[in-house]
Amino acid sequence: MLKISRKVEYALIALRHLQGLKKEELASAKELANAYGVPKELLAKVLQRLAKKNIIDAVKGPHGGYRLAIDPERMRLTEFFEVIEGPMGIMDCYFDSGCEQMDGCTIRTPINRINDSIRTMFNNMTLAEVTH
Amino acid sequence: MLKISRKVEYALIALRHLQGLKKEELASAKELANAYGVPKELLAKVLQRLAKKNIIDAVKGPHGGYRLAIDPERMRLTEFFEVIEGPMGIMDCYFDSGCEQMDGCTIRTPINRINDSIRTMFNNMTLAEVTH
DNA sequence: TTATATACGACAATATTAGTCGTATAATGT
DNA sequence: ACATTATACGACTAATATTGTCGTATATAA
Repeated sequence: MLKISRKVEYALIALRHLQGLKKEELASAKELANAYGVPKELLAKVLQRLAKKNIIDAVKGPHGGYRLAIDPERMRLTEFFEVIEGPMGIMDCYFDSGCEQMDGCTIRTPINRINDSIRTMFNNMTLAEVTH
Repeated sequence: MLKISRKVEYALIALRHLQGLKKEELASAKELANAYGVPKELLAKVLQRLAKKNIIDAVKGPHGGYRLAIDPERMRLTEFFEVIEGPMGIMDCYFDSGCEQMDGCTIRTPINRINDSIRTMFNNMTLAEVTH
């Protein structure tokens, strides 16, 4: 309960690494995977996702790799998490309305308050606070 | 990611119900399960856990059931969650030290900050805020 | 002593997450 | 041109966690 996923974990590790590089310097999925002992293919997927969302730049070909494309100070954690994991909610009924209990459900309002609290919290934290 | 479990959900629904009862009045697992359309056996387990931790009182036998044993205003959400789910942490390395990356891990400190933020948040919320 | 309720452990089903693999595409250097 | 290396991406499998079920024991009221 309330765990962050490996994907997010790997993304944070990778971004932290990228942030430590010199301007224009690149790091490949392979390098990163080896450096931190994480599965290359999975990390690659995460990086591709970040690249697609323009959080990092991707450079193809030999000596290619990734480099930071945004200022981590300017990216909220909510946004970042949702790039990787999709919409974030403490309960599914927060978005999809497939729940049959909708009417009878007595805890939806308070649950939503918790939800909002968590979102507010992550909205007030930037990526930089994690990648340092 | 960052979802609360069904167990917690059921517990909250049940507690909210119990809170609405008159003093000394009981509600059984069966009643609650029927009323809210949740699986009886699972709900029963959750209730048993809450009873064991003296959050609710259990009365055996015919016309038995459960009743609130604590003041929801006085129970922190962290404590409540952990009664049902065990220790709460955004990442496993927060408690168990089985992770081999421990040394090389570059995001542990920031992750722990996030963790603490979440804990602080739930520490400042009481059960009553959810059960109303 | 029968019916009903909690208590609890073992088990099974399901869903989610994590990880792998194959193939395509792009760029680099020879 | 072509071999090499890297990203891109979808399909698939494996592992794990969650959710739900079942059987049985115990307590209690009528």
